[in-house]
Amino acid sequence: MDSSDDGARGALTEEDAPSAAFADDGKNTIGSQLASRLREAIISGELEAGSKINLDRARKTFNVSLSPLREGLARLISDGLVEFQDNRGYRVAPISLANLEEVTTLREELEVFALRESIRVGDVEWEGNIMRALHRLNRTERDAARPETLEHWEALHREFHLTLISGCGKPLLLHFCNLLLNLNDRYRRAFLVRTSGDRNVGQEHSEIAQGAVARDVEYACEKLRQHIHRTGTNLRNHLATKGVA
Amino acid sequence: MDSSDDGARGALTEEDAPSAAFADDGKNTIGSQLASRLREAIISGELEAGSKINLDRARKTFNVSLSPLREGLARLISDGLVEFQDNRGYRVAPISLANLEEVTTLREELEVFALRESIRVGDVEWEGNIMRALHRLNRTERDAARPETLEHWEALHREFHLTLISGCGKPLLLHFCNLLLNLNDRYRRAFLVRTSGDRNVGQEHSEIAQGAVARDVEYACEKLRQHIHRTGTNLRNHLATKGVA
DNA sequence: AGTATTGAAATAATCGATTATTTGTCAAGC
DNA sequence: GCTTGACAAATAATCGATTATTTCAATACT
Repeated sequence: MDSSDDGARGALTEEDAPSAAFADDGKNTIGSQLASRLREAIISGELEAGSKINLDRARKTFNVSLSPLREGLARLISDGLVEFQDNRGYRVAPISLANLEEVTTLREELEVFALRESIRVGDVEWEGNIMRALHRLNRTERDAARPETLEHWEALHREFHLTLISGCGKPLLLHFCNLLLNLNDRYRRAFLVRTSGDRNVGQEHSEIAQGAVARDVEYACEKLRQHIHRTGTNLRNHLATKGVA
Repeated sequence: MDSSDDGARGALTEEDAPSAAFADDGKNTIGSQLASRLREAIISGELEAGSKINLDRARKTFNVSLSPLREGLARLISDGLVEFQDNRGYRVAPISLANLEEVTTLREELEVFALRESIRVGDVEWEGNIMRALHRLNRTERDAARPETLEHWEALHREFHLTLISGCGKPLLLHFCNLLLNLNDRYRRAFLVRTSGDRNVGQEHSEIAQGAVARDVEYACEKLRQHIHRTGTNLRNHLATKGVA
């Protein structure tokens, strides 16, 4: 199950990992590399939601054989980013208003639960990781003009949310949350160039983090829930504007 | 000491288990059929938890080529029944006390939430399906002496729990619950030959179903939560007895 | 006209063989 | 005696070719 959750991936991996003499653990096989590339391609919208994935074309595009291609695609199924049907191949998971709402609802349920558990059993290192992730996130500006900064911000944002709940000691729960975050990020990357004016997302993150390390369960959880909910509402509006059912 | 924990030293199923009609639609691919067979083999304990899956041996056992074998295994990863590591192959997901506890906890969270939603938005057909599933389950006896009745009961039991929450209208949530049920069933199949004397599981199921169709949210959800919790406690005791960490 | 049929093209699934990586063993060196 | 390194066996990953299935369009039929 965690084969797909190798922590840092995508844009994140290139950034750090300057030292590590044995850094090559995790992206060795062609199948794995393909999984990463495809994941990024789907989340970023490069591969259109709902579109069919032609194996032959993909094979040529990526210069690989069928076996690793199928291998990579199979992993994205676990991530909920690809759908599959016998004898009918693969397609990029479609997006919809209903799906966005479900993702948001489940994030409110699961991420908040995971945060509650993290506050209950997380150790000091967990606290430290939160503060670091928060700092790195708040120090990074999203500049819509330069896509690479967007990507970077997304990576840090994702990292922050995962770190928040990383202390819960429940691998399965983390897997679910990771998956939901994947799905959610796709909507944001597609529709949210900037946050609506009435929000200060940076402050929202800070409040959640403060509450977490202060072990104030109710405060932190409520702030997180609101944060997720607002993001959902925001995305829903954008989605509706674009005319997606 | 009584149960059949002979492990079967890598003896994967030779011939088709002469069990129920698995004929299915003949339009399935080899990969799909393998996924089904392997899933059953893992949940039933035929393939020992934590054991390595040797591709070459499995290939010979099932008389198939590598491609569909990998295909099938890849699907079981989504189900949380198989783990994978680059260049190091596949292994049956291990079981542990911690995992059982997490599965139980998450079932309490997710299944109960899904039931709540189902009661809120489920239609009359959903109600009907529950009553049918309940009836079929209660009409079936578990006879420890005959394994095929166990298998049948397991299928109906699973069907009942899935039907209960099938009205929620949240595909992702159902996917998670389905996955948790898979993991949970593995523990029951392995350790629970009979329920402890102080429980009347049949009545528990009936109460949950009654509450659901009566749209009594609090009653039904609380009964379900207790049902899941009791099962978890029960399994934990059996697991501890067997000396699993 | 509309529906059913058929066969070729497109696409997916599978196979057998080959290549790459890991694991286990044993001897050389310290 | 213990570690290190080289080699061989075991195992996993990948490839190119072949087989099976679906799609689609042209044709025949009612």
